[in-house]
Amino acid sequence: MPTMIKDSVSHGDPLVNLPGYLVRRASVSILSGLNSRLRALDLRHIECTILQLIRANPGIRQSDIGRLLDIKRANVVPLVATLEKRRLIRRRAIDGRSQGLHLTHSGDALAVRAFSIVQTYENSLIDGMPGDLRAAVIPVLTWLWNSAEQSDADKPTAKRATR
Amino acid sequence: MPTMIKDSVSHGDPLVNLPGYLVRRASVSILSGLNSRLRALDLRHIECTILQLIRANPGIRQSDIGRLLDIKRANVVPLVATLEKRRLIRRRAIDGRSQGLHLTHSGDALAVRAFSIVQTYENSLIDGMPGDLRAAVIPVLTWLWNSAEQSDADKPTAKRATR
DNA sequence: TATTGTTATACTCTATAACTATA
DNA sequence: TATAGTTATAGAGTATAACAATA
Repeated sequence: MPTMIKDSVSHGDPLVNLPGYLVRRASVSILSGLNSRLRALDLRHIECTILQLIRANPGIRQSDIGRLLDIKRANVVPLVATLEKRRLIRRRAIDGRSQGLHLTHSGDALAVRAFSIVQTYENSLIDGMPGDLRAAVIPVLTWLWNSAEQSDADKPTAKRATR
Repeated sequence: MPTMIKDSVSHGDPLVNLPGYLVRRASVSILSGLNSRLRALDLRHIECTILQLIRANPGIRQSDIGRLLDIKRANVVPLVATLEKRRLIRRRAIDGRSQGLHLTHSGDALAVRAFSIVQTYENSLIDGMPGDLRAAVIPVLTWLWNSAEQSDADKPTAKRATR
């Protein structure tokens, strides 16, 4: 009976050198920190993202948001409904079936405050990072994202990409 | 992902230059692709990770797994139970309250096959990436992860880190 | 026919709280 | 008292399927 007690085994994570694994671990931590900070505005990260999206694209439709963020449009419904209930956004009919989304005054103000929080947080993530590494951050992440999207698009059968 | 509305509005994502946002988007895509591939072995990414962890650390306890992966030990219970039911792992008592986890023969074989899939996938993510960028992948991701963990630890009240 | 918005439902991952039995 | 394993429950986030109204 190979007794294993705390210090008899060095419990290490054998995956810490895999990019995809690191991305996932980083993502969870980063998201957690962001949500903590956005809680001051009673916003979740996804709600904040939608506000920024509408701010940058006044008149955007729910279905556009779903496509841009890779969220099924069925899941956008409750998000937009919540923001509308809080009078942060409002809908204007585009035609009989489409509704353009717009920020209200208070919605715009909140979006600005939220984006400020986001930027401060984002900056904190790369604060102190050596310049050569910092220059690689966006290119590396964009590359990884695109690679995953592409390789996923290749997949024929399996339960296809999600979000 | 350029979505267009009647050419009147160019719907763009205003966040695509933010590291944290990119990490999240990349993470979702990468995870989706990995889960697609692991489905051939009837494994989810988290189950695969646990197999690798046990393989690298025979005798590891559930609570250790939780700490290493930042998963609450309550959530490790059903994962380990499933793997045990499939005879991929087994438990050996360490003492009256602790159980060391070990791979069975079939569990080890499956872990090896799974890791092969993981490595192939991970390689595909950085395939074709320019050398200077590739060299930055692990350092950048590790930095971002550490930054988030740290800034999260600073946070006093809010709903603390998760996974 | 395809798209938009919607409802309903289910599954994964994670959190919290509480219990037990041990150390 | 603290730890290990467990149960129960809740809340995000996402998926699928189906529907009505409209383009």
